[in-house]
Amino acid sequence: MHEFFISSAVISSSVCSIPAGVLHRERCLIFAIWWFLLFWEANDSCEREKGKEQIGEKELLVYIRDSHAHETPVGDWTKGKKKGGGGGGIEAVVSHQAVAMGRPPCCDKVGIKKGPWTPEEDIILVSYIQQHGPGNWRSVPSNTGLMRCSKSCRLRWTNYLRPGIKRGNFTPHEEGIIIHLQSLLGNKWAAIASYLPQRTDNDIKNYWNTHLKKKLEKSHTATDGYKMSSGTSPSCHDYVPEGCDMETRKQDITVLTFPLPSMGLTPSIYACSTGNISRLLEGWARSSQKNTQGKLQERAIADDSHSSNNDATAAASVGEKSRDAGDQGRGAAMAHQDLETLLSFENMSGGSWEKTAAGKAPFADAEAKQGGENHQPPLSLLEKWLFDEASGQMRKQDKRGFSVHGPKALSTRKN
DNA sequence: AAGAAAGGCAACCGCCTGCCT
DNA sequence: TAGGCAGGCGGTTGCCTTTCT
Repeated sequence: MHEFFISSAVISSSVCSIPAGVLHRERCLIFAIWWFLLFWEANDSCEREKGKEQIGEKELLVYIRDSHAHETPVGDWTKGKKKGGGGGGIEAVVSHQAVAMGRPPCCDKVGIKKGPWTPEEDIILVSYIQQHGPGNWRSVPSNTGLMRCSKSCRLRWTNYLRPGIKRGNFTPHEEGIIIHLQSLLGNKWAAIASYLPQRTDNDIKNYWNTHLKKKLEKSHTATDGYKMSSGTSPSCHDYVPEGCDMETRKQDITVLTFPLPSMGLTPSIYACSTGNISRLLEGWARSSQKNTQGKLQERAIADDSHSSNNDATAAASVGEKSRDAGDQGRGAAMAHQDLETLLSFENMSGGSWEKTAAGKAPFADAEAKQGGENHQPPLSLLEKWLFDEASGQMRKQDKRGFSVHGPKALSTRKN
């Protein structure tokens, strides 16, 4: 099963390696096939393990075996940025034999792979979570064969693979939220992230440490680098992000007055994970474009008609299977939506992505409403609530009070 | 053009909390 | 009630990329 996913990753990356604009349609078709097969596989692994062979899989594997003998680069494949490449000291070698032997990974230091995740690992993890849902992380390494500790799996999911994650530059809008909340809550990144569900706490933390902190320091030293709202000394409250006027900033805060986003994950949005994977694979593939470009171009042309046939077969199969079970049906509905996205994925890089996968988050709806004439509760409500939380935290004399009792903690911690 | 420095960010580490037995 | 365990969080590290000299 894992072989299939790994192979799918390779084939999709290969397709994406074709120069944009040369074989765009072909690339999209093959990419869609890969996506459907990925989804299909996630919902039908039991039958597969009984030895049934799916139409098209064999051909795909043959294709991969013939055309891709190269190793998947170790490193930050999502950005074409290798981290820890060439060994790096902490990078353990994954032995497929060891996986096959079934040695259960645990959190001891021996046999645990560290360092950047490979596309293969990501796909394995996503496929597993598609079937079982997030949680019970301890069982993930043993059940998937991943040579990672449970924490690493959870972190990878929450920080990178989780559906709806928005990457890229922070908008002045988001900056305003972070700055304001940081001034209210301190370095409670998880709490802050709960108001920016498209961003991870790690992302926010990094952005704060690398950008916003410096900006604030800069603004404090420069006399006209900040706007004094009241009082005599500058504070985080007074900072107005570049390109964000005070009115915009008010809107930033009003976003927070919307109902707290549900951090719970539903089966339907797991499908978005594969969207993430698809997007990431694209980036990864582009990074290795130079290596495989010419060769793959020929093969993509040759496989065009063949892939189209598989496309129809796979799509039909997904449709059939999805009618059998409720959850799977919802997933298939999502699959159709995402297929449309995939088919227009020349626009995937940049803002369009945010409008597709991330746009499904409830918070995005709230943001969209902002643009209209909708009136949000007054700013003071939020701030009052936040201060109440903070004061309650102090009363409890709990060192990590907010992280425990804060919004995200309430929604994520098990009961 | 080459080396150095700074920037950026994914991932790791250690601690903490809450649940379960 | 105490101990073990799983999961969550914030701080930090390490390495690649970009910019500067």
